[in-house]
Amino acid sequence: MTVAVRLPAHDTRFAPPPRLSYPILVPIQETKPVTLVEFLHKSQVFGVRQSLPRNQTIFSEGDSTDQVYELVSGTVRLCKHTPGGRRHILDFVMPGEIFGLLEHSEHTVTAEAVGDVVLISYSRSRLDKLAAGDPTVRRRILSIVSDDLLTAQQQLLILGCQDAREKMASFFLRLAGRSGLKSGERLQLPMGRQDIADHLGLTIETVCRTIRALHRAGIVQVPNVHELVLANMAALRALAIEI
Amino acid sequence: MTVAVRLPAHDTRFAPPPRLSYPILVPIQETKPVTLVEFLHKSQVFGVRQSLPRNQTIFSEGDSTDQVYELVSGTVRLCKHTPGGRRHILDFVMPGEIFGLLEHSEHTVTAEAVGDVVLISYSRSRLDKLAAGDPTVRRRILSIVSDDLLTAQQQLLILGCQDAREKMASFFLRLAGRSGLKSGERLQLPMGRQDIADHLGLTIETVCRTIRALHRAGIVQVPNVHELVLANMAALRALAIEI
DNA sequence: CGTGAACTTGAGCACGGTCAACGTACGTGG
DNA sequence: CCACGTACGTTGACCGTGCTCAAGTTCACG
Repeated sequence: MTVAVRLPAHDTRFAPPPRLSYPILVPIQETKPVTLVEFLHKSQVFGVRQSLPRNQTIFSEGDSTDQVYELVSGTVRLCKHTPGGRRHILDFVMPGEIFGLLEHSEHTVTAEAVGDVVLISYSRSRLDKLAAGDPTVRRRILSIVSDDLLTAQQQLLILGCQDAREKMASFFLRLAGRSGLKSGERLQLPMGRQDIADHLGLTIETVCRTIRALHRAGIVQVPNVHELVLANMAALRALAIEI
Repeated sequence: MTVAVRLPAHDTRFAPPPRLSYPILVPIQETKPVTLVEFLHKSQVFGVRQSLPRNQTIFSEGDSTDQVYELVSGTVRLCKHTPGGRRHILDFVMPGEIFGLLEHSEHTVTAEAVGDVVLISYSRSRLDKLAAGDPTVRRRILSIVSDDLLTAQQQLLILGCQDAREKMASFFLRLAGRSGLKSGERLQLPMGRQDIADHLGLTIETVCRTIRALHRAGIVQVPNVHELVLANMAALRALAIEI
């Protein structure tokens, strides 16, 4: 069994420098880093911690990919904007995940803070140096890009083959899975209805109506706009399984 | 300027072994390999050349990723099938391209021959050995996965934001771009109408009707089912640019 | 409280899907 | 070489999901 060694948020390795230097206690000292985030935390690649307000753009399509980001808290949306003003949200980033990691000189998506977020940015060139000397880091980087590809393929299937109800069910189930939702817990919906619509290729009205339909069918409860109770997971899965 | 060194199709390095051994003439002897295909051709990773008939499955979702493929001729479709019998075509592979390269132990898509195809399969583990000793090969692999991700993101935007006419315009322009179509030439459409429909999230009837609408608008001509003349590229671009 | 942004709900419509019939191309066997 | 059969493509008529437009409602915040 691997033990996740998530270092504390106020870690001395991040700017601004700490008031006091102190040794960091890690549960099992000899544990090898597993995720890329853990590699970054353990390595001498210094990250810059920053807080950003709601709707702040983190980077835009076309910006240089000289930074890689780790999301500490909050939610980030990755989107593409068209000349005509349409928008598509490719995916949402959740805490603990890396984003902005791409083998191109320019970003191909725009990253925006959904609500207030805290993130750590790392120098891409220093990450590349780390990767040059460590096959495991290289494998992690390739894994992240590969996973992103998989996610995109899954989403293509959803957009290409599913109707509104099925799309919403798939979306809720994926969110629940990613946030490690336990049965009975409320699913957090940090993003607004328009964001969900732009992610699923629907309109905001259809999103509202579909949530209501699922509610009237006893499949979900809606305690408030940003929370959801998945009352009937089996029914949700039956809708989404057409994936 | 880099010079593409594409070795002849009946190259001695591929099985079955040649009747005669002879030196391979390469235009500029000291040219460095550029694409991953060129690396594979130059390296000691032996490929197995094979011909497959129309509609043959090359690998299925869930199969082990122990082989990587180079398409020599013909067209391959990468698709996902759902339990309910729906199908989505994520992308088409064109000659000279690599497919089946994925940082997971199992394939996440199914690859099928659209028409008769010729391809070369390489051992994944031997490619990995090659990559372990050559940073450039590693960069090429990462580039391919990264490019696939980009393509998927572009397609997500198309599926999420475009209507039928815009989707068809985007599809034709992408095909034209990939096949290096020169103005005046006929665009080859090796795939059937149903394949196009399943790629764009439309029905076969809508594909037919949209082609006819584009034809009546003077934007395309349809000499036969598998060829297309892009008579008005500007109009096509105007439709697709809403990307 | 007042204001504005986000969300919800309804009425009507249109794009694209469904169903059905017909046309065309190609391959096989008489 | 033609006759037939099958797979694929085309076209039309109709219908339904989801979009548009418009009018409320709720909620957070000054």
